[in-house]
Amino acid sequence: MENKKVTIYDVAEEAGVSLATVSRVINGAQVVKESTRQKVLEAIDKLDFKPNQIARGLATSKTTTIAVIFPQSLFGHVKDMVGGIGDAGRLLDYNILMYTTDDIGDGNSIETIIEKVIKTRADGILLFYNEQIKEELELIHKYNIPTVVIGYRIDDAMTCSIYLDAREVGYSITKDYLDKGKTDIVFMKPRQNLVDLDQFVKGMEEAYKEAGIPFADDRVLSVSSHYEKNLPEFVYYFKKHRHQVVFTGYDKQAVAVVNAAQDNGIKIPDDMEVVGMMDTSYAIMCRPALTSIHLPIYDMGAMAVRLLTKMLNNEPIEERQVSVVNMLIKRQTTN
Amino acid sequence: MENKKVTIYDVAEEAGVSLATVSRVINGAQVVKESTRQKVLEAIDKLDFKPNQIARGLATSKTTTIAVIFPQSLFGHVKDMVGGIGDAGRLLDYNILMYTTDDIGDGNSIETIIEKVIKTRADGILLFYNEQIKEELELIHKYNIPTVVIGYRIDDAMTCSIYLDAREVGYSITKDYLDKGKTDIVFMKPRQNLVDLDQFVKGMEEAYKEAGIPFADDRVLSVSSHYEKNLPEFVYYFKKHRHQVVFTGYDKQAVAVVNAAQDNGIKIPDDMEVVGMMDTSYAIMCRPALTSIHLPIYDMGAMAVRLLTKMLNNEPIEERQVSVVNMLIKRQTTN
DNA sequence: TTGAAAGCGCTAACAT
DNA sequence: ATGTTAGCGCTTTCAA
Repeated sequence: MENKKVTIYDVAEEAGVSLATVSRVINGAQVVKESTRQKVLEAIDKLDFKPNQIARGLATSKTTTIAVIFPQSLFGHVKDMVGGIGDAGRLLDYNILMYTTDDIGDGNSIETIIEKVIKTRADGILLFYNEQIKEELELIHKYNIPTVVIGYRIDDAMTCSIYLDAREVGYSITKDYLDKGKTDIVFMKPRQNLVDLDQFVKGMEEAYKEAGIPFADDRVLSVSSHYEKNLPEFVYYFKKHRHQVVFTGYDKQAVAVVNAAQDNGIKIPDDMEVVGMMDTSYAIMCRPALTSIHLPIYDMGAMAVRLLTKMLNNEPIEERQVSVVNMLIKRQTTN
Repeated sequence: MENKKVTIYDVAEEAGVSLATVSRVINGAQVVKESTRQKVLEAIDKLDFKPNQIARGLATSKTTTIAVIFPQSLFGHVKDMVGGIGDAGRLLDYNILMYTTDDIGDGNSIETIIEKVIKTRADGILLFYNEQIKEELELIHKYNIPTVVIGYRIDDAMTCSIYLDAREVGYSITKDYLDKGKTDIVFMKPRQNLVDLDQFVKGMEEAYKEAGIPFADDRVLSVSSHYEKNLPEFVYYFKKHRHQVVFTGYDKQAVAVVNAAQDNGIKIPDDMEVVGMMDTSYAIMCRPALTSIHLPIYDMGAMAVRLLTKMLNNEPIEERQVSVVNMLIKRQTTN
């Protein structure tokens, strides 16, 4: 049971056939006679042969590998997506190469990362929306690598995308509140980008306009992405400000709003309603538990991989730009 | 600027040298004359040549790739580690192949996963402690692949490990409380395994024994890993039980304890102190903010990769089993 | 200091 | 249905 370096030659010899036949067997070619197939299979088993994917990659110019490039800053938001990506990769028999960006200021530019990806000859690339997405795509396009972007709608020939129609979400949730007569709504907008928060704002504006209410600039507050900063920020803010409803770009900010408001004696949800986004575990651990906009994060990861493999295999693709469903999960921070 | 398929031959031709020389240049061989080196570099630049890592891998039998196998159930705990792993991989110029296990009951057995890893010819493997770790290591050892285990001390020739000495932590934190006269301590133990919680219990026992206090079985409660389950579980529990101190195996459980205790009118920290583990963002978002045992998660990921690359390059390794430091971060759930 | 040529382990025509 | 052979794009002796 020496596992030194069993090659297709060894198997061929053991089975008394040529290496081509072995190759046919491991690739499931239909032409092989059943009896020889069995012989080969036995030899493979006996020698514990594992086909070298590197050699195969060189011969076929395909690596069955997908490169995923995460902005580390997004990692908290996308961790559940890793499950979907991993499961789909396993199911479809693709390997997932993981690259991260941010955080360390080393050779960390997108050029460097993409150069690495090119060198590995990954078949496809999975990208998350971020500030530099356009540059990234431009670089990638030079190499004609199929790409899927998560979190932002991209329309071009080499790219598919999976995204939330944030404008629609912003519009409808705002409209609901306006219809109920709650017109003092504020949006705490962190610098975050798995969801296009600018579009969300656009949607809010639209609803206001439709209701004939002017949409003042101070309905949108740019806030930190870090809870530690948010909390004091909001404690201060709610000393002077009151609102009927607060939307946030991410659950963490919603928790900070809840905690800060309570510190200022604001009763939630009676004095003020709070809506989070992404429906993370923070939502259920918060007291009162957060109402939050739920996205199918796991599925987005799985769908992205599936979509990418379709592109790689030239399978027909019905929808190149997939807008995912969302759902408002009502808990205790809203009425 | 056609990026069709530039190979080392094209570069050689462009530079007017042989492909061997080009190979020497891209591999930094010292023998090449500076003037030819420049010619080659220019040609590489002009043609935008990116060496094919697959071909190189075949020629050298090295892939500069590390396979990381995550149990998905651990993902919440290890997400920050992904940062460390990614950064270290980038710095050391290794690619990270990501495999996940769990969750879907498909071809998800460890054999299947490890077979995939073998086929990719990854140079090394990064593993997280889990219930099947021994079987996994046994399988891997057949192929002589250097491995690093995170979360559990493993002593064998092919394996290094990075772990928390949970026994010591359990001992010292328990002793501190016993010394202060707080002898009614309980441990909420989820099924979790980046930290060896059984060892933590051993440490607690030791401290009790040393203090001459019997350590009753009901000091350790096996609880769910899910907050949704924990909360009702604990709300019920604290209707009948009171303790001076509660340790937990993970911050989520600590949050559940805090919330459940407060529902039962138990004042924290005055009536009861609560200590979390892992010092996650849950700790700061909880009210009152959690005291928690902090581990250098990011560093553990980075160290693991560094350690693995040392093994791969036959660099000297001072410590094959690295015990990481920990720190009790005191917040508002303890006095 | 450079070039020629063999080989890494496989796939895919092309023959048979 | 099976075997032969020429690559895939690189590294690495061995010669020159």
